[in-house]
Amino acid sequence: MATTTTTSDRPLRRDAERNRQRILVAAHEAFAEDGLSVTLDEIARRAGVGVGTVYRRFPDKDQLIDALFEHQMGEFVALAEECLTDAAPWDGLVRFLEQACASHACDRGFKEVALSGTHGLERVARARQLMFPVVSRLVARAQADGSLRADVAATDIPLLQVMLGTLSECTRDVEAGVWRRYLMLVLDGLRTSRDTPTPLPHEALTPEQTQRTMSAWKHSSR
Amino acid sequence: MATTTTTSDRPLRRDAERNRQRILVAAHEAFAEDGLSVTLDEIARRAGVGVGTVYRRFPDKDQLIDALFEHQMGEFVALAEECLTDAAPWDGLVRFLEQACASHACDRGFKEVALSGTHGLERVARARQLMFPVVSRLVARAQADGSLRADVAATDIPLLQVMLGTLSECTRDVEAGVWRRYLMLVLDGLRTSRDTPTPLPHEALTPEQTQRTMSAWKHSSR
DNA sequence: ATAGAAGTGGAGGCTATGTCTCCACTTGTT
DNA sequence: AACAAGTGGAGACATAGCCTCCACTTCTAT
Repeated sequence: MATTTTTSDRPLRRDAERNRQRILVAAHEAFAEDGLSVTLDEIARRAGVGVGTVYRRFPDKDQLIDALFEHQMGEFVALAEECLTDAAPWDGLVRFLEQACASHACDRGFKEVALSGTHGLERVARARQLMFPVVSRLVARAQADGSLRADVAATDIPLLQVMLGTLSECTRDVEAGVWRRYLMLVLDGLRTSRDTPTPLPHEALTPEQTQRTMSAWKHSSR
Repeated sequence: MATTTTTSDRPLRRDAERNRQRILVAAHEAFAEDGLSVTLDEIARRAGVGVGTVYRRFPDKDQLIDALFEHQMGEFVALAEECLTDAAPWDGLVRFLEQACASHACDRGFKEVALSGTHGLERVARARQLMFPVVSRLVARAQADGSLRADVAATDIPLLQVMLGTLSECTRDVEAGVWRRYLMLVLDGLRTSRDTPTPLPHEALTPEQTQRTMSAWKHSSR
């Protein structure tokens, strides 16, 4: 977190720097809980500073988002690269997908930055572009190995993440862990072959939970 | 379409009835293309009438939605029931899922009504509740048959539809048919076992298409 | 201790978007 | 022709987010 960024000329005054950190922390929390649509007013409230202070430090929301998520995106690319070195290619791919879903499930802001192309600035965009080649290699490796079906493409991966991300978002308030169940279902669809269903790692929702999930679910508006 | 509803006392004047139909048609089109979030002003514009006319005929948006989708929901329940009579239980389930996804892909409004619990009134809500038992039987039948894995539950079905619906929504402007690809992937995850991947019914997106998809994708706001 | 540079808060201006009302006017019906 | 029924669409109202402005406070260098 907390890049020391700023096109620094003079260092910030001590209290100003402290406020800057508070804003970053508050923004991260707020984005994680409510997504990138939270207002800067809300972030200011959480940080215990005035809106003016937020706007002085970050000319607009994208600057703030960029400063916040550059690091996190970088870390994630590193993780993907690490998965590339797993002994079993299939396990590497699974670990990557699991990690991605887990991050998206507990940090809506990160999910939106990683999965949507619209937000953030150059730094974040650059990190995003670093992902594709790594994912391609994860896919190719698992296919060469015979464990991943040959007819999926690297471009399927982000779309699967969108699907699973939506799911974890709309169930998060009802039963936070169910996404694992659907990830496993999808993984069983991605295997080249299997004799028996892989045990699902989470109970199905009850009908009541399902209903609560659906009625809370807000569609995107465009 | 076009229920003749209204707690009719006097029948509407001829021109008024004609306008009412126009509104219903325009609303259906608008909802299908842009989702339930279209404004009544927009619907009026499309119908070629003034907003006032819309509001006189339908006190608010939910009344309009209810009048529009009651029929469509009923039809869909009927289709589900028909799938229950397919010779092969697995095929019945697949046909149901395919139909559902197809309807959702070409009618955003219907998708939102069917999948979200928030919209419409009693009539639509009632139709929605009719679905669950039918889906339960579709699932049970395919499981009894051994084709559908034993560890999925009826409640998984609507959530899979949410996942696939999201996908078809975010790809619709880039490559309208890809949702079939992901449905098949999911289906291959739902089978009890298989030796080889079922051929996917649609090409993967190109990297460029994927990028376009992601950058157009708007997240839900809550 | 103090001057003045640096920083602050939050009311409020501005824009955008959507819902719904109102009533002078038009149209259909008998 | 008479009048009930219906109409359009400007605009009142509400909400909500972005961002500015400036009188005031706080820091820090001397």
